[in-house]
Amino acid sequence: MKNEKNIYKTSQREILLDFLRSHPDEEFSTEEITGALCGEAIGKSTVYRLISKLCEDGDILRTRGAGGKKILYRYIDKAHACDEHFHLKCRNCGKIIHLDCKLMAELEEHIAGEHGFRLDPKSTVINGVCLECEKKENKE
Amino acid sequence: MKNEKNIYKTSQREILLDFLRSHPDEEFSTEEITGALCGEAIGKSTVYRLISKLCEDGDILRTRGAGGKKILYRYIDKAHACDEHFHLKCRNCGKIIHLDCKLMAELEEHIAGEHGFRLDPKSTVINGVCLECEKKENKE
DNA sequence: TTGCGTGCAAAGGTTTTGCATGGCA
DNA sequence: TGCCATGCAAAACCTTTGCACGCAA
Repeated sequence: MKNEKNIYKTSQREILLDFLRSHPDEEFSTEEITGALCGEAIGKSTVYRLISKLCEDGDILRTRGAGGKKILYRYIDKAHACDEHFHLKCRNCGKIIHLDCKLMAELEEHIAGEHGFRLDPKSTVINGVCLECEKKENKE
Repeated sequence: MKNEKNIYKTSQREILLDFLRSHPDEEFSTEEITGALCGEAIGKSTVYRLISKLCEDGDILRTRGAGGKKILYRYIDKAHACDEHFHLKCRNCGKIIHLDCKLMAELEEHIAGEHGFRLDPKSTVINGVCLECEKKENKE
């Protein structure tokens, strides 16, 4: 049973969504979002209220930054089933890799069957380092 | 090259570590920690400073709570190689499952080889629902 | 017209910081 | 003794809230 709320299509809502949509695999802090959008088009409290609502509605994802301290937001591309596969995030360059791989489906089954746990890709971001960054790290 | 800091063994540091160690798979907010320890033994700012340092040193892990908003801390049991396997966290009951499974090693290889990405279990918590909670959810 | 959405400013709560003191090594 | 750690209180910061007005449906 979902909350049947009327969602009004306001300019502020569209501006925020456009901003996030136009940077597909990037993650932003509230600071960055308000910095980019406030002052001209949207008030700060509106940004906070919109973010909050978009998270609830599953339009954007709340993650945490490298150190784990900052809270970041990223657009979820429902058309590409981003809520069905895992995302790998490079702790160095921030790149997001969409792990759309049949091995993961097997893993999910295995974990459900053997470990008694149903994975939730939608709310999980797996951390690590991409190979390019790893090479760089080793050279230094 | 690591920061060579002298770490002093103070009573406050021990009290905080003991508190976290004695609740192995539980996660605490700063609020809960200060609530449990401050007033008697440790000052608030000391708790914040200790937490911050312990995170840097890899003694505790910073995660995020259910909604993704609250920041939580959990002790990392180095003796049990908790930084080498993934942790599954039930979004309903909060239970942590230590995923010490050889299939994960294979998965790590696969992802490194095929997807160009080295996973970092230490800083990753995989979300989902444990089967007990899933059953409960379905009954309701 | 209805009632959700917005903006401003104020309130609220959490985390950080400055500084003098305390305590480990 | 030399330095790091601690505690208090103040400052800084970020987020939420109240209220009146605006605007989508």
